[in-house]
Amino acid sequence: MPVGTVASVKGVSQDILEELGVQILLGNTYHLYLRPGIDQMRRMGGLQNFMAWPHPILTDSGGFQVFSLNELRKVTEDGVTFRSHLDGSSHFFSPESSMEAQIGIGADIIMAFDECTEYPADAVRVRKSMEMTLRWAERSKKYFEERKHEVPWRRRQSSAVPRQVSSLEFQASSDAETRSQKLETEGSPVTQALFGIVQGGMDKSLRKESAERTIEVDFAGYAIGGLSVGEPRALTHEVVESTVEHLPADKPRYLMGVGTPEEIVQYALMGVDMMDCVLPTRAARHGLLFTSEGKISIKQARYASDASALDPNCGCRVCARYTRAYLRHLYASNEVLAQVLNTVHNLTYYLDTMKRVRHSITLEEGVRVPSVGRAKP
RNA sequence: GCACAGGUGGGUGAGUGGUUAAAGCCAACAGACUGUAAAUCUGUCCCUCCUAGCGAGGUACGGAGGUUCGAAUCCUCCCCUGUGCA
Repeated sequence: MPVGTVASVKGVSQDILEELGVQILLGNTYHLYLRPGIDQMRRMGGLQNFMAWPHPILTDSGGFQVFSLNELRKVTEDGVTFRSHLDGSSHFFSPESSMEAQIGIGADIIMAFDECTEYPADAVRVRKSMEMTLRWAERSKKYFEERKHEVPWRRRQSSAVPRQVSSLEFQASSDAETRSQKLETEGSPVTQALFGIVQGGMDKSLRKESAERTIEVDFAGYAIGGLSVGEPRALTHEVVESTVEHLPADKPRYLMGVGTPEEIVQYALMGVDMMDCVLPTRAARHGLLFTSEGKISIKQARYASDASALDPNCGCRVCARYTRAYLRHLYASNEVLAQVLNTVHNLTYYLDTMKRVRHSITLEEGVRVPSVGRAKP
């Protein structure tokens, strides 16, 4: 899932995202709540209509933002008081108000309000934090069940340019695709699914307990949160691997906030179904490009006269048309086009990586093939 | 020719007697980036040497000379640039 925090995937338009075959975007409750505001969101017919993205969207609950705003927040059992990074004004989020906001935003998938435990944290702290997230999960679920019918939006019909169906999984599921496009044309009602979030720090037994107790609350899908918060990469892998196995395989398993192309393949092989990460888009804007031949820092002087394609094995419009020398020039010149092209490429690379993973899984009829990720990247 | 103003490291531009190899910004070069307070942040950025240190030498604020324990900073002459007046 490309990340479009403020109702925009930085650097690229919705047309391009459709062309790339993006299936779902991530938006952010905290940011949209502050600007343009939930009332505005409702007036605009929900986020999909507002941002002209007639496809799935997932919103994060604001739990992580509150975590990353650590100097501007105060956490209590009831919820979190925090200050806006925009103007310093004071606000309050609770499981209930986060649900309220996410229902107002109207995304297809919304997240329970959790506390992302910081790293490092001692055992007592992790336990307390995990317990609170569990209580917040119940409150999120309760409020959601009482109020979910309040999402009144019908998704606007699909954009004029038909979505390309060239990618592997679209061919594989053309029936479902046709059906969903038909629905979109007619304006499909938005129904929301609520996902729970597993916490528990880096402690495997706490992760197990958190998973089991979150499952008891009963959500439509389950996320692994609280990772990629500064811990060593190897530890992330260990915790993911040991947590995934406690989550039901017949529901989406969503690992929040990771990773590099190599890592997302590994996580997929562990059984993770969904991931989101700012890395492809942010790195793109900072001149770091992911290719089949490894990372390329396009700002480097060595590419000044490099007439080759960014990635000879990539079929994206950027690699098909422009040289590394030109991309470097655009970056050095601070041109907006540099951000656009770099983002298009990185997203393509990520999406293609996942397409190959899905294709491999399809071929094996659900049997996981550990060799998938090792051939490439 | 006269009168003002001014010449500082790749650029711009602070600094007007001593912790100044010389602020800041830009450029250049390298690194970071993982549920986005991020078109951001960090480092390097005169030369040489080593035991690699807030180390040792050297060179440096238009040029030459001078004053001083000490000069980018003060004095003298010269060169150059801008503006105004002849």
